Amino acid sequence: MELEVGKIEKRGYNAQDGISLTVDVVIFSLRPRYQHAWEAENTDDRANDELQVLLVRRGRSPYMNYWALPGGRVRSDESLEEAAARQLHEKTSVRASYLEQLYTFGRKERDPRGRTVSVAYYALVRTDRQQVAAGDDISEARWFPADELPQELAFDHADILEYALWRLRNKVKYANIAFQFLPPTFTLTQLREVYDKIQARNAKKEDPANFKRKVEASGVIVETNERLEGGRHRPPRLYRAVLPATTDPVQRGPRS
Amino acid sequence: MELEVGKIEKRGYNAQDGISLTVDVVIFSLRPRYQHAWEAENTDDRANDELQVLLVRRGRSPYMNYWALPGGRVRSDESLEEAAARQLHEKTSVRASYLEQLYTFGRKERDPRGRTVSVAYYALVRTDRQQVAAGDDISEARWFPADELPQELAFDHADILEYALWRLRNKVKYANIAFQFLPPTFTLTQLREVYDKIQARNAKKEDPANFKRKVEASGVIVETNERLEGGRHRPPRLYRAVLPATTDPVQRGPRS
DNA sequence: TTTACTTTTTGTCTTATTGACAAGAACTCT
DNA sequence: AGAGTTCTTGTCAATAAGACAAAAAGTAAA
Repeated sequence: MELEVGKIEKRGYNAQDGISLTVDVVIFSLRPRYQHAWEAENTDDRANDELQVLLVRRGRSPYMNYWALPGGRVRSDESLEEAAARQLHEKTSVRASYLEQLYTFGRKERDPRGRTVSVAYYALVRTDRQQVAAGDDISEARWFPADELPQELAFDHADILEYALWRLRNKVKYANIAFQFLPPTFTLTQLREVYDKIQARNAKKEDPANFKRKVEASGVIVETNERLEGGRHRPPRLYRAVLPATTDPVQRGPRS
Repeated sequence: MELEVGKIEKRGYNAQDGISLTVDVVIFSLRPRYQHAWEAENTDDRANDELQVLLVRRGRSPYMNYWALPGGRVRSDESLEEAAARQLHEKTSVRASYLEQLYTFGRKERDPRGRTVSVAYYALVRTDRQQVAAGDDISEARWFPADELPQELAFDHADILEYALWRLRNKVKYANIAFQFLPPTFTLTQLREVYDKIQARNAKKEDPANFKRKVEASGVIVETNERLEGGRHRPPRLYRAVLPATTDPVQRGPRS
């Protein structure tokens, strides 16, 4: 049952009564560990890639100078998903290849300024070489390795981040989202390394032989006739992802 | 990043700008198919039980006389989970044995009266014999079999219900929530029938022998020394659920 | 051209999990 | 005591996952 307009008008609708609605986005990317300026040019070497998360440093109280997730208010003329995509685009100037709602956080005391409920999303983006712009309320933006996050984050963002990481690592095992980090065609070794890098660093790595059979049997990829050129050794076959046929109603249905 | 108070005051915070926040709760129970008044007394016969959902009939426009999920506005002094529990208690006068956040629905046009975002929960409750009370905005409340829901529901509640059913049916396969429908001690046959009844009616039933081994090996239940008295045949052993040790951060962590 | 080397791909074996189905054990009721 | 029903154990086949070896296919250097 929805809000009754009559009641609102009677009670008055002011800041004391209202609940602010925001989105926060956990932006994941596979990026090289140490990226220096002189090697920023398109080295297609993905060996140093690791799972990283984009955080912004707050320029205002509360939690001044704390690292936080990118996010902001939901405008009344945009859907939740549009709000999340907007936050993502403002911060990274790339489109997400994958965007999924995570959870809605609504503890009473989560924002000292007043009642705020945040719908959290997580996004997978392909590596971008662009620099992130800072605004008046953000003094800095930085990618952090998923294994080396700041000790303390603003608000309850540590909880959000922990959950996003847990969800991503679980979901990659049974759903077909790993290729969202890769170009349209890719080799099995690339895909396997994405799997490995999403898991914790000390997790056991996938066996190349078993991985090939498993992912081919699942039908999520289809082989092409091309092979990767220019390698130093036996050229591997290139594969293409087939659009995932999920049974999850909120993933396939009309966005909500 | 959270709402900045300064901006609010500058822009003004009125009904046009604000977004209303509601919760809607999908309340599941295992109830007898046709419950007549003269057999409402405590027959412990669960043979006729089936999965049902509580819906309320709207007494107001929009969607007057449509069936809808119980729900309402989130008050600013309660968390999301508290709001969901309150809705549940107001409608059923029972406590949920299980309550989990489902998804947040925020399509722009989902409420014709204005921008409304709804955090959906689903709840599992043990069968209650109590009658549900109607209010001024609700003309009626009724339990519907999960397989025979009304064709059209108010707002986007059909989407919410479809997703809740999908999630419940999936989750019961790998998580340990089926016993939430049962008393503290129960037999394996009772637990197995809960599994069967949660799945669609034409789904294949669990094999008693395999079910016993599977659930015992998973360690989610522990056997007691008691047996069920008063049966007509060989008395089965009673089991007790062991508290689920989930790895899901939002299920074990501090409620958000 | 041959050799060394690396990576991809195939092969084989073991182990664990699941499902189908039969049969025994335990209790109640007649 | 015997019939009937339910609970419980046993067995076997099918499938999936994991460990490990080895062959195949290319590059680079001698």
